[in-house]
Amino acid sequence: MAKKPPPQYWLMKSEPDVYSIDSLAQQGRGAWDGVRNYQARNNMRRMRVGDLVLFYHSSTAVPGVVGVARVCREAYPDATQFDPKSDHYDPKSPVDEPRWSMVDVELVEKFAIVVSLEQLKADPALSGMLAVQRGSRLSVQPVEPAHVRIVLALAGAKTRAR
DNA sequence: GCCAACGTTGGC
DNA sequence: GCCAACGTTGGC
Repeated sequence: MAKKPPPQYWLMKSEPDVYSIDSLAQQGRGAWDGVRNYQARNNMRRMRVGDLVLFYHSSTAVPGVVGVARVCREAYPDATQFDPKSDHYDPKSPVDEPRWSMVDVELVEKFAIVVSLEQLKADPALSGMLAVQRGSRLSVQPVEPAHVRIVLALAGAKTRAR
């Protein structure tokens, strides 16, 4: 029998005005649509069911990690790319080979506190984390298990990482 | 609202 | 393939 690969860890950014962790908490499960950056898309295509995601709020008063989600459906075509009424409509995307993908995630835990970007930047052990690096804009990025553990500890989270 | 740090587009 | 112009992200 094939050995199950260890879970991977990711960080996904969302503007809370558009889609917040509370939206996900209400729905329980949600489709992560609207990603229109190839690197971010490629990262989503590498996601596997069970991978954990740090949910990050961007473009808000206190940007930071607000909780944990889990991938519950692997990459499939993002329907909004074919919808002329959508903000994310992409008329150049071929219908027979959709350019943009999305995954589904489910809520694992909403933190009692926000682990702010400021906090992340202040921790020397997190200096290698993509999200804290200057000018980092990538909205879907991999996170090392060691960094995930630190973020979870800062949050006082119930969730554990490998 | 500003602007740095990108990523994308399109002329050549 | 180069690169200028333009668009977007996201902290501040």
